[in-house]
Amino acid sequence: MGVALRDIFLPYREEISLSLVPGAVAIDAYNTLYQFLSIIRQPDGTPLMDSTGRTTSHLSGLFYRNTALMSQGITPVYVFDGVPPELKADTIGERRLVREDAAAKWEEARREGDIRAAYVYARASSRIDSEILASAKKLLGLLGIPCIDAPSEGEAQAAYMAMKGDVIAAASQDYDTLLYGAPVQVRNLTISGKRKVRGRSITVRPERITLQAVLLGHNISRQELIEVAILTGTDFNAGIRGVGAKTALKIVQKGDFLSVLQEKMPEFDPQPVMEFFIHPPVTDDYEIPFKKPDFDGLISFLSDEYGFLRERIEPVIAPLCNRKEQKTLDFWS
DNA sequence: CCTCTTCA
DNA sequence: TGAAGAGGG
Repeated sequence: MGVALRDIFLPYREEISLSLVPGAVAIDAYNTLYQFLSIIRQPDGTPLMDSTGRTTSHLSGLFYRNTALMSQGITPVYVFDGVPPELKADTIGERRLVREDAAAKWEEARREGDIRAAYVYARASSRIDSEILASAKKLLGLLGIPCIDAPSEGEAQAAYMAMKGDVIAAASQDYDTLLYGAPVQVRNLTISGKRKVRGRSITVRPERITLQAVLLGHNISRQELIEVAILTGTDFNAGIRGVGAKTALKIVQKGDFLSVLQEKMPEFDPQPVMEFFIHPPVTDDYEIPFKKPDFDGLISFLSDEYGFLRERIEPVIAPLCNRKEQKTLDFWS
């Protein structure tokens, strides 16, 4: 989702400490993979690769992050996207164009030796192909981490699992998670807090947003929150030009959602979008079993197949494999 | 992204 | 002790 709605949620973020919040968390897999693929790159934009040229950035990211999360008592559960809704076709098409344009500009920048531009365009050209998807699922399986295939949007499935109480939160960087009804969303579910932003090093900490706090704070219902999103634009509709979060919120609070839409976008029917956020396709057909990591399998997969150095990965896995039992579930504090 | 090393 | 930078595959 675009940045338009950000302002609605910013005041309701609470910093949290990972060690204080053990439990199962449903993680938006595509969101995570894109992040790794876009960020784990060399200065000229080249991703990490094995000797045959296969991308390994996502494997590095998944391996180190999840082992770290597990050692903190968190049980990651990855939720993968299924078939995107027809409503998303325009957004998907636009994203593809942006990616392809970025890929061409990456090539160009590299030819001309413009490293900084190359890095920027390389990031924007990140794409999840079938090989990346398959290797990600294989690695997660070897780590003993459940992978769930959503019927449609992964964020919707993750939110559903949080609503049912099977996980204590849905983790994603996108605020759509809250539109889908997740009672608790976690952003920046990472270990190391240092991030480089425009050359500056800043600290990013894990944060939690509670849907109830957002709704009470703005004195709106979840349906009205979705109305605000529709006015500013979602993955499923374009939104009204010139209407940002603040204006949209005022419109909705005054009860003018339908009349403003009728005036500005008479051709647009918001009902299918509302319906998708309220009743997205989800499944109850999943399990969250506790499984230990497969030590030998991990060594063979990461080292033999993808060229990771044994001495780097062994000491990371060993303590997890020796662990007797999962830490007991606890409440957020 | 995450880890490790270096250096003030 | 911790911020900054290099390197990972």
